[in-house]
Amino acid sequence: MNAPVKPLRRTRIQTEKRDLILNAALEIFSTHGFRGSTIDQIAEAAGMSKPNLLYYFRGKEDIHETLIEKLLTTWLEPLRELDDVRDPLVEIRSYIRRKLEMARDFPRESRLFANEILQGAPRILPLLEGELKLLVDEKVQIIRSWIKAERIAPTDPYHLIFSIWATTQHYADFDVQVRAVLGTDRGGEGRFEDAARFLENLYLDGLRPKT
Amino acid sequence: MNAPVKPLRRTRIQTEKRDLILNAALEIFSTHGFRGSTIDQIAEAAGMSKPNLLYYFRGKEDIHETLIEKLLTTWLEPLRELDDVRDPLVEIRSYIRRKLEMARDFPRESRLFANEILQGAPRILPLLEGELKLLVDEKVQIIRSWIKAERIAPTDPYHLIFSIWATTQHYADFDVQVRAVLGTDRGGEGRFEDAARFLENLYLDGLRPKT
DNA sequence: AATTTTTTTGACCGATTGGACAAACGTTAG
DNA sequence: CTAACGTTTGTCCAATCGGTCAAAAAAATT
Repeated sequence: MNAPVKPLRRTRIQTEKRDLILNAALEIFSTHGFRGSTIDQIAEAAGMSKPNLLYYFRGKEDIHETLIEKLLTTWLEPLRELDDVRDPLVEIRSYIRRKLEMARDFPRESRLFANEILQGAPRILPLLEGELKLLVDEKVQIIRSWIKAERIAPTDPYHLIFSIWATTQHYADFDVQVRAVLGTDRGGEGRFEDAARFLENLYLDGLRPKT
Repeated sequence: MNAPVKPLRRTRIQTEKRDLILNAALEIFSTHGFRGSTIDQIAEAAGMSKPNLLYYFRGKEDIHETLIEKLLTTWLEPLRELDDVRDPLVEIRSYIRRKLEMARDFPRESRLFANEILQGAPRILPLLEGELKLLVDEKVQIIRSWIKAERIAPTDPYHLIFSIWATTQHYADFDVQVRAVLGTDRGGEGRFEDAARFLENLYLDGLRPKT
């Protein structure tokens, strides 16, 4: 009967059910946003009653917060891996590939994040100005050193990173639009390979004809 | 006392108040999404009572629908203007500039659209598969002709368009994140000029060093 | 098997939501 | 001036919201 929310030790059922709830909540939150989602929806998607769900989480906010926290750790992983052990162009190409794979494999996480940012990042603004900015600033230094060494063309490192975020996450966040425009024939899973090839070409050589 | 919603002729007050409401609704919808916004919020932002607002629109859905319709006509204008009278690279550069200007001058419209797509485009999917796809297909033909004539490097026209949408709208939709990362010093209005310069370089020549 | 602990649920609550309505208030044309 | 029409608002309503609670059911412990 006692407080089940923050148990020092978790029972088997608790870990299982919490995961079940978080998965259902990710589905709902990522497609309707925070305010557009209801606890009842999440409970139904998780196959349990609302009071039962509230036995495992303090409330709607608690679920969302847990989800966002879990997301952010894995979300920035690709950028963390960007370092200067390999050739700069190979490094950037790898980063694009990894981000594109995340858009393909974790579209719900991408949309959850997009929803949060779109609405002014009310819950994670401090994190963006702190942890995220620090990480980006660090990688910007690496890119600057590449430019100084003339290993890549001179360019704005911040906007380079923004453009990679934008182009890759687009395939998760705007998936409906992408599929609608590509149509049934080209809208299959092959679109991610096409996107990877296109972005690779774009970031390496741009559009200007060689001849 | 009669139906004020679809009057054949509109009084001066009706046009004024409808505009006032639509402007307020754009502000609210674009930052909270459809379900996250309330009629009371919109009414307050428009400086009138809820029943008064409902005198001018049939309901929440009606306002949103009017907003989306009005948005789509102007939103695709830059793409419509893309033709092959000028040099392909100039044409693409102009398109990027125009889209970037729209992200700067109409961020609320961009976010309204992003919200709609993020949530699966429940209200405008037919339009995406119809009107939008037709327009894109038309422009894809132009780009293909450029490639065939070797006036731009061979590339995937669809993903080229997607990447331009993504990179430009990013500055409206993810504005909070962009500002947070750039910090107070570089986050001013100059960021749009920086972005324009970066994207121009990227799309023309890519990152590979010249030497 | 008996008991303790964890899990699940039905019923309920106050607050907020989108919207209806009639009455009051303004405006304006005759 | 006044009747007709356009505009505004206070009040109300049913539905839905997030969340509580006590009690039943199931599991785990002894």
